Amino acid sequence: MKMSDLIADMILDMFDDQTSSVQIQRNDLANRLGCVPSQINYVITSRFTPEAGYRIESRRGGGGYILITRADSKDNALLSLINSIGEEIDERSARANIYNFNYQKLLSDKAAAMLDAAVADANFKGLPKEAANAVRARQLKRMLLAYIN
Amino acid sequence: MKMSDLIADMILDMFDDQTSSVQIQRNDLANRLGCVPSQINYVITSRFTPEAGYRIESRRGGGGYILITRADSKDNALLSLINSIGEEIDERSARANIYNFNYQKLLSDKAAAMLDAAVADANFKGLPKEAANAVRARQLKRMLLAYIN
DNA sequence: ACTCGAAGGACAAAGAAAGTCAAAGTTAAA
DNA sequence: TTTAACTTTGACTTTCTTTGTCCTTCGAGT
Repeated sequence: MKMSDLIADMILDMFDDQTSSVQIQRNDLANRLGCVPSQINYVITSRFTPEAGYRIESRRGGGGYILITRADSKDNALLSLINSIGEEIDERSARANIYNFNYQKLLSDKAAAMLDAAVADANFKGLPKEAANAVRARQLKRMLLAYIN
Repeated sequence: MKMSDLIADMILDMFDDQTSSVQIQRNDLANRLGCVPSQINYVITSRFTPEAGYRIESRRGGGGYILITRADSKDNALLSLINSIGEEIDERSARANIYNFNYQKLLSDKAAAMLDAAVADANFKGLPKEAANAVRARQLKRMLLAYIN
């Protein structure tokens, strides 16, 4: 079997139904598996990506670690919203979406307020409607992605 | 657990809801925790920074001490920064500002990431530069205001 | 004022992890 | 079979932590 798959499996196995995150020590894991440490990075960047629903945090130095967190259902709901947003979106529907997600506690109050501020029509005055709606759609998607990670 | 984190936790635990400051004795604390005294300094300079909202006072000599005070209300600082943003702002300076605010802990990581996503040039493709910069400036200000409230 | 001991401060060296990147090797696709 | 994508490796970098040594400041007694 391929080393990268081994590593990925090993990490996956550390998740159980309870925990949504796993902490590893890079050198230690590399050692146990008999690979170079940087291969752990390779696996993480190629398999445990945000698109695949994982978030990575790490710390160097003594007592350093790599923390891998998997997206919960909350994140997944947001992801599907992101995908459902088309090329353009007007203020009304943008705000409706934001309101809804906030209401369902998928977005924090603060995040919702910021999104709301961003999508406001007043920001786009002077622009043709389609242009404004296109910019708004791109921004909304990017900001939601940023929120997830 | 890491010694530095232990020390930081110990100090944090000494704060309760009432008190906004904590007094320690460096040698004494180092002794109780079994580390060298200068490690207390390390923790203080790396964790209890002004950016993180702490102020440090100390006194040497017999009966010396280190006083750690937590300060709050960073909103005013943010407000004055908002006012310094003009009618237009390009991606570079917007991001530089965001980075700065975040670095000074005036913005959370998540808020900074969302702002960053919003001001990205890629969102504005197709627009004349000045139009994009104007929209961006309005959005940035509104979003920061939303963040404060 | 002067001196001594008791704090705390500064700083640098060594150690401990993790990150980056590019070159070389493999495998899958066209 | 040629090309493009994916893996493996290793050398080098950056960040964070630990430890120690020497320096400065303070208060108390004289």
